[in-house]
Parts: sequence; structure tokens; C-alpha cells
Amino acid sequence: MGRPSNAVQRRLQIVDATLRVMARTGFDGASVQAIAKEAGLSAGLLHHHFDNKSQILHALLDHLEGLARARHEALAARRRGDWGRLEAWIDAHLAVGEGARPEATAAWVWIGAQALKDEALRARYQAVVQRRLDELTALLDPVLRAQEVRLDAHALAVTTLATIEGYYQLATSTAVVDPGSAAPQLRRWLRRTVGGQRRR
Amino acid sequence: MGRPSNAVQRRLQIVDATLRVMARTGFDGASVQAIAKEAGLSAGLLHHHFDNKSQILHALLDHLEGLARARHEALAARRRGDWGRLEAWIDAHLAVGEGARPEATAAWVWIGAQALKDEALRARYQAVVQRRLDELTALLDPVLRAQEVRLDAHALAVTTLATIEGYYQLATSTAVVDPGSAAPQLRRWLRRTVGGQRRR
Amino acid sequence: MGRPSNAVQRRLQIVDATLRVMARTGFDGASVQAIAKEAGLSAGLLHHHFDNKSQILHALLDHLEGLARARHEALAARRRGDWGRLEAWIDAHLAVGEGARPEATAAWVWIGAQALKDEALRARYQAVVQRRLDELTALLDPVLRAQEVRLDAHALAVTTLATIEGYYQLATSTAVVDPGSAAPQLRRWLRRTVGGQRRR
Amino acid sequence: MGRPSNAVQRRLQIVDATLRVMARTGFDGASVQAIAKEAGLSAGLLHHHFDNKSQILHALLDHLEGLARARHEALAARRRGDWGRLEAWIDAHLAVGEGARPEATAAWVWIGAQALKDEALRARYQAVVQRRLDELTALLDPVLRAQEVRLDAHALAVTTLATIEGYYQLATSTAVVDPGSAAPQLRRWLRRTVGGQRRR
DNA sequence: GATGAATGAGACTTCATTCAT
DNA sequence: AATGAATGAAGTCTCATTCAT
Repeated sequence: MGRPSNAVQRRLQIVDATLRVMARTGFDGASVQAIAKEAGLSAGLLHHHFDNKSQILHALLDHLEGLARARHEALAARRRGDWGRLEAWIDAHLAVGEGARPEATAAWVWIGAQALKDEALRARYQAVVQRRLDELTALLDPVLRAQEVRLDAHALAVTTLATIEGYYQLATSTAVVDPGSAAPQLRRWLRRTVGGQRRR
Repeated sequence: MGRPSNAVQRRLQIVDATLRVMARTGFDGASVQAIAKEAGLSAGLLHHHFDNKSQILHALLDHLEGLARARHEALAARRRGDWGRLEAWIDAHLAVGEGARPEATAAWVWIGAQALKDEALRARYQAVVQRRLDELTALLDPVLRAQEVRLDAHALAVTTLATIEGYYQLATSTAVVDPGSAAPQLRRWLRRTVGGQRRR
Repeated sequence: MGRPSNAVQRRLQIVDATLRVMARTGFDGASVQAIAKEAGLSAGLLHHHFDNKSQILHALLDHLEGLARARHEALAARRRGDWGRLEAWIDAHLAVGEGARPEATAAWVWIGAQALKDEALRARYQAVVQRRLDELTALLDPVLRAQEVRLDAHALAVTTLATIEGYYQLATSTAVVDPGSAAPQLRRWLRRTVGGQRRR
Repeated sequence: MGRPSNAVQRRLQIVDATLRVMARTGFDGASVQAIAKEAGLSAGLLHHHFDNKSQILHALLDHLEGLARARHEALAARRRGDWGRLEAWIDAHLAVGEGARPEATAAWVWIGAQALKDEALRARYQAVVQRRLDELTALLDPVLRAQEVRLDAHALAVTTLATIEGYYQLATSTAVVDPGSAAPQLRRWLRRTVGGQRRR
């Protein structure tokens, strides 16, 4: 009885439009009107599905985390060993090519920027970052142990994540970074760092 | 003969107020009125000294570059050798403590964000990044040569700069990074990377 | 033969929800969506049972008049004599306690306010006021005659009704009126006014 | 130096436009746009002089109190004796004619209505009502004493004020009250109440 | 140089109402 | 009868910018 709900699909449609608009025109350009237009919907409808604009960003943040997770799982399925799993994670978060969404990088940077002003968003953003840090630490730890390298896995994870975030930033706002080279470069550096003295 | 011009001082006053406002409330909060209030001036006066808001950001970008340059020169004066100069550069851009301005970090992130929308700003932002990249490459090159390490100095500079930018981002929007540990951590990593096989 | 109509019950349900919402959040808060939520119905259904929002107010006006009438009848049944009937009427419209609905007072004030904007509502509101005035005049007249007081019953009715409306207003928007004292106070004043010279 | 401020005059202009709009179209019609149009100003300018719409109502409330006070003082100057002062107060708040502003009545009613939703406004509204109550009590007290009438001046003041408020309400929303007769009627009633037994 | 009034566009949001199901 | 999606107009407010003084 009654009209069937299409809320889930519509919300995804709105979030995806936000992703595209943000990648194209930054956060300033991502007005509710602009998002509505990109999604082919009326501005009023966006408020039927989200309480306010901030909620759309929250949903986008979840969406981005989901995209990264999905990509990681797809890539991890093909790799074996501690090194393989670590590289799969890095490729999932940094590499271009199959399954990558360039818009996601820009959107992620904008959300990070907006997180300062929006307290609730900041809390969620920080949680995602923390989660990534934990994942990375867990992946680095066995590698370090196997190589008998005396390095703090957590500290290395922070630096690695910073590098990834920095690549995002530079790739979004400048042309000094070749997107395709980021992942190989980081993999090389990590291998060198971790394995550098393995034969000592 | 009229009153003496105080334009230079006023411009600096405005730029510095922008720096503080941006660090506190992000780009969204940095309205012309808010900047004027922070500077203790009227909003109209800001447009007397700058054509438009974007010009204030341009000036702030220059100001930030100047701050970093000044800090670098101060630190470099005390260091000797290729390693010393490289570490001085890193400390100038990343370390806390003497001469560091925490607000500059946040403002830099916001300017990077705004650069996407504002084409002219993006060009200048990119130029600054390029300049830093060149400086860093020039500092890394002799070190790599001395250690007889076969690494592309430019590629290493990109990764290093990305790490620095990423630290900025993480420090501004989250609490997962301890600001004090960023510079030592990066120095350690670099030494390991560059010097790792120096004894081979 | 189709399902039996529940229109009457639904309309009452909607009107009663409006009464509660209005008492709680004023006319501003009484959006169609808010009323629907309070009633546990969908907003669309409200327009199935009422042509538009104004019609709900019309129905609420009728409902409020019905409530007062019912209360009056209940109270009048226990009283005898001209004085008794007059006091029953006053208690029905002003007294707290048994059968009184505090929400009705606030809702009545809001409807009076809205009546200015909504022409059709104003006509009905005015009709209700006129009816009350007539009732009050008819009740005052025999009392005045019996006391051989030379007062215009209609003029006295207007003032009395104004006092009642004023009590509503003050009780709704301020705390300067003790709701429980309004009816006794008005009764006392009336007795004094009407009976003041009865022994002349 | 700099442009001279016309803020006081502009604020008054805005408040007065609000008074007129409210009297004509009620609170619903008193949108910021409508007020701006009535005042012949842009909507943006209203927010230059008032933080938000609610502040305009606050100022209007003050303005209305000022109007009543001014009228009272003008009328009181011509009257002598306890009775004279009491009647001057009543005429100031209720009578039509010289110095009376019919719009003020309607605006006062709307502000009372809006006070329920707006907590800060309610506090001020209540303060004004309380002040009037105190004034009225102070005026009634000597009259009651002189007549050796055993009546509680405060209770009588509440009822009198309620009657006045009720007249406002009825005059604003209905046509059952002849505005010109309100003040004489109330004076007559008061004289009867207070003086009824003076010759006992 | 400096102030503060003034504007107009555009931001987010709410809401009564309509319509497909 | 009932739901919930959908719309479009209108609401309040912010803001970069211009202009009179």
C-alpha cells in the first residue's frame, strides 16, 4: 500500500552527484542547487532525503570509505603474502587504473577541508583516518617483523598515510604530481625503507 | 604633500588577519567582514587595499612563502654540509618550535583547497609548490650523489613534499598526528632511505 | 462494497493533532508535516481529508466551539437560576479543572491571530465571537433586570468577553496570570458590578 | 572622517515599517522582504541594521512601549487627582483619537502571538506586561483607599489589563467591538466597581 | 585613507501541495 | 484510503563589492 520507497537509490544518486560536482568545482561550487542540477533533481528533493547539506557530506564520506574498501578487497583477493597484502592496500588507496575513481581523490580532499568547520563531520573524518591508520599498521607490522627491522609500525603508518594524503592534495590542486607514478613510487620507497637493511 | 602612505603596513595587517581567521574558522569563516573585524578595520578598507578577496589570498600565499623562506634561512645559517642543509629545509617547513607559526599550516591547506576554484590562485600555488620541489631536489641531489645511491632526486623530492603536505592536512583536520613528531620522523625516514645502503 | 469510511474519525484525529501542535509550538510550528507527524499520519493524507491547511483550521475552530459548548452544557446542568446559568457559562469558558483543556486556550489565540490573514477563517471566527456575545448578552439580561440595574446588557457582554479573551492571551504568552484565579475573579467582579446597587 | 552613521534613524524607519506591515497583513505577511519594501529599503540592509528578524520585533516591542508611555505622559499632564491619573492611563492604552495609533494595537497582538515561539521575545513581552501591571496597580491603589473599598488592587489590575488586552484582540480580529467605545466603557465599569459603594 | 551604509545575488532551508503507486 | 516522492515558491540570512561622506 502506498508508493514504494526509492530512498536508498535516490540518496546514492545524490551522493554520487555530489562526488562529481565536488571533483569538478570544489566545495564552493557544490551548492545544493548545483548538486541537484547534476543529479537531475529539484533542490527541495535533496532536503526530502537529507536533513541538511552537511548530512550529504556525511553520506559521501561513508560512500568514499566504502569505495576504497571495495577496491581494497578486490585487489587483496589477488595478492598473497604480507608484502602482497600491503601493496594491495596501497594500490587500493593510491593507484590509478582499474576500479579507481579520480573524482574520489578530489572529493576526499574537500571533505577534509570542510571537516574543520563542521564538528560532526570532523569526528567522522577522523574516525575514517584512524581506521585507515589501524589497517596500515596491522599490515606493516608483520612485514617489519619478517624483515627483523626495528621500526615502530605505527609511526611508519602515520608517515605512509601522510604521504598518501599529500599525494591526493598535490594531485588535486597542482600538476606537479603524475598520478600514475604515485603508487609505484610509494611502494618502492616502502620496500627500501623496510627492506633496506634486511641483510645486516 | 599629503599624509604618508601606510599601504604596505595595512596590507600586511590585512594579510595577517586573514591568516589568523583562516586558521581558526577555515575558509568558510574567512569572509571579508570577518577578516576586517579581526584586523580591526572596516570591510570597505579591505577593498581599498585589495581589488578583491582573491587578491588577499594571493598576498597571503606570498606571505606564507616568505615566512617559510625566512625560517629556512635562519635555520640554514646554523647548519653545515649537505645533510645539514637538507635537514634545515625540512625543519623550516615541518618542525614546530622556534619561529614556527601553527596558523600557517592550516592557512596553507585552505589556500590549496581554494586554488581549485580560483584559476589565478592555482597558478601561483602551483608555482610555489614547484619552487619548493626544485629546492628540495637541489638539496637531495648532492646527498644522493655523496652516498652513491642510485635514486631519482626529483622523484624522491615529490614523495617527500607529499609527505609534508599530508602531515599538514592530517594535523589540521585530525588529531592522529603529533605535530612535534612529524619533522624528526621524516628526517629519520629520509636518512634511512638515502643512507640505507651507503655502506654496501 | 469497499472498506467503510473512516473519514469522520480521521478528520477528528487530524484536528486534535493540530490542537496539540499549536498549543505546543504556536502557529509557526504547526506545519502540515508537523501536524501529520503528531497525528501519526502522512502529510499527503491530510490533503486527502482536507482541501488545504486552512480547512483544518476551520475544522479546529468548529471543534473548539464544540468543546466549549459541551463543557457549558455539562456545567449548566448542575446550576439553577439566572446567576447560576451565567456563572456556568463563565466557568465553561474560563475555569480550569474538570473538562478544561489548556491546549484549547492557546490554540484559540493562534486561530484569532491567523484570522486576520485568512479572510474565510476570519468570517467564521467572527461568527463564533458574535455567537458567544449573544449568549452572554442573553444570560446577563435577566440578571440585570432582576437587580433592577440600568446597564446595557450588550455593552457589559462585550467587556466581559474582552476580559475573557484577554485572560486567554495573558495566560498563553505570559506568566502574570494565575489560570486558576481568572474565573473566580471575573465572577466576583461581575457580581459586584451587577449587584453593586441592588439594595439601592 | 568616514561616512556619518544614520543607524538610529534607519532602525526607526525599519521598525515603523514593520509596525505598518504587521497591522495590515499580520505576522505572516511581515516577511523581511515585505518590511523592506514598505520601508523602501533593500532586504539586505535590514540585516545590516538588525542581526535577524527577531531583533526587529524586539525593537518594535520597545517602540510600542515608548509610544504608549509618551501618550500616557501627554494625557496625564492634563489630569489631576487619583481618578484623573487612572483615567489618563486607561485612555493612553485604550482610547482612540488624538495621539492614538491604530496600527499599534494590531502589532501588539501579533507580537504577543509570536512571543510564544520566540523565547527571548517572550521574556521582554512579559516584562512589559509586568511593568504595565505594576503601573496600573499603583494607580488603582490610592483610588481604592480613598473610596475605602476593600479590594485587592493587584487582582483588579490583572482583570483590567486582561480587559484591555481582550479589547485589542477583538478589535484586531473581529468587528464586534466599536474601538471608540472601549475606553469609556472600561472607565464606566471601573468607576462602578470601585466607587459603587462609596456612599455606603 | 577610512568609514559604514547600501545593494543584489545567491546560499540553505521550509513548506503547502500534487501525484504516482 | 494511504504513502511517500516530488516540486516550486518563498523564507531568512550571508556576503563580496560599491559608493557617499
